[in-house]
Amino acid sequence: MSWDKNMLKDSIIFNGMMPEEIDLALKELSSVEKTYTKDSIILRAGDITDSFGLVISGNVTIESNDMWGNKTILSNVGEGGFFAETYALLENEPLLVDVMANENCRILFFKVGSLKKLTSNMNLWSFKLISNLLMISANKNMHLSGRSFHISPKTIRGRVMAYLNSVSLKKGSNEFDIPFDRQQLADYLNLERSALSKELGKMKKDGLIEVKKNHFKLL
Amino acid sequence: MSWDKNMLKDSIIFNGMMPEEIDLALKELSSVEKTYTKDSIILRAGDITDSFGLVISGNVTIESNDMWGNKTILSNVGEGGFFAETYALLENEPLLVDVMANENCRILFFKVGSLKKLTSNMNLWSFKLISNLLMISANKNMHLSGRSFHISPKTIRGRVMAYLNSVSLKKGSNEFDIPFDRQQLADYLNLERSALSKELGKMKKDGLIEVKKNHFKLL
DNA sequence: TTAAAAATGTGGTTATAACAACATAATTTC
DNA sequence: GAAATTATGTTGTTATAACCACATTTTTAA
Repeated sequence: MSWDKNMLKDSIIFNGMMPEEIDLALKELSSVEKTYTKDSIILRAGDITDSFGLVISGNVTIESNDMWGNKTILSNVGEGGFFAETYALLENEPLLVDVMANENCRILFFKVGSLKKLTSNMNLWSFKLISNLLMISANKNMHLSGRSFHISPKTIRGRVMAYLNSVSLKKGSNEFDIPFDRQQLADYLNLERSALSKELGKMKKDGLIEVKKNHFKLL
Repeated sequence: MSWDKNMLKDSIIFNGMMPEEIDLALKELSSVEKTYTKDSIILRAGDITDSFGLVISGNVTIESNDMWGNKTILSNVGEGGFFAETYALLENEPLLVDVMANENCRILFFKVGSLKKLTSNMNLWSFKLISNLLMISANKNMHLSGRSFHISPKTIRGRVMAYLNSVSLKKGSNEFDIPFDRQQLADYLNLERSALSKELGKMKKDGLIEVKKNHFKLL
């Protein structure tokens, strides 16, 4: 995914907008591209941001690191996905999470300024833009509640299956890659890494799954 | 909170709208009030809804009940709060949760129809309405990720403290009521009820909290 | 290609939460 | 206000996940 006008008009954020409208929006949102190397920090918990990000290439993880060194991964956002839009829209809400580059990344930032400012432009393109933001927000909502279902089982196996099933469903195949390594999957499912490894081994032996690295097959 | 025009103009959904605009919106959204008795079901998992709800009085819980009888409470929505707006906006997304009346409730339903339809009215009031929906959705987002932080600690005490601290912070006091009884708090924190009771007892003995029913005090 | 580093897996031990069964307290209802 | 019902607390046991230390595999870099 590379950033040119052609690509952007396919992004959900500019859905239904004319090329001229996209130009206007891009200017009004003073969009800037930035690049990040793997493992570098894109946004830090505590920061206040008036911009949200679109992942042009690479992928990022949204995570929380508490003062005792516990990491919780809330989600992974891949190409074409958005992050921090909630914080950008709600003024003065400090981020509760870090956004990390999980690979080398190119990020396109859109400066919302504030919804107040955005809505003060009562014109067609900003109407469309806000509608699209609403869609993005609603989708993010679904995604967030998705994780709740992955975490709710009390057993390791239950969580792993809940997660893998939902990925399988989304990809429409019983064979797929996940965007996490073992430690990250453990952090996403709120489990201890070695306990997760152990359980994955058992699940293989029980003929439930095949695993190789981050490639999974449900049987 | 009783439903009259005066009250509705203070609701976040009609924020910034003129009385005439509210009238137009109410008509276009074909709003209907319904009442529910305690413990009755308002929306059922699997249902498809094109309406979202505003809690006029009472409060509702958003919960998931899996086929093994495990209940997970995702949130409690009180007076003035909204639910199912995500599902109403995203067409044909079947609900993954049940919405239950936690007390006798009066609910005002707004029929979105679809965002497509909503956005086809390019007029001032629908512009404002969509902006407000965006705010509601962003706030719901914050709320959902809030629960993630309550669940991420691995110990019972950690979860309880994470939850109580966040309630205390929101209410601006170290003394407050929570909208859950013991079983519900356990279901919200993904814990076993008796284990939660046990830990609350220890926390009292350790001088961390005072508890009486659903009234808590942090020390 | 080898050495170093990082990721993943394995086994044993311990801490802790789930579970079950029951006691007590609080609330409802008749 | 007594009985019934529901909610909450208590105790003991068991299952399981965390934790720790280390082995093995895979990846990276020299």
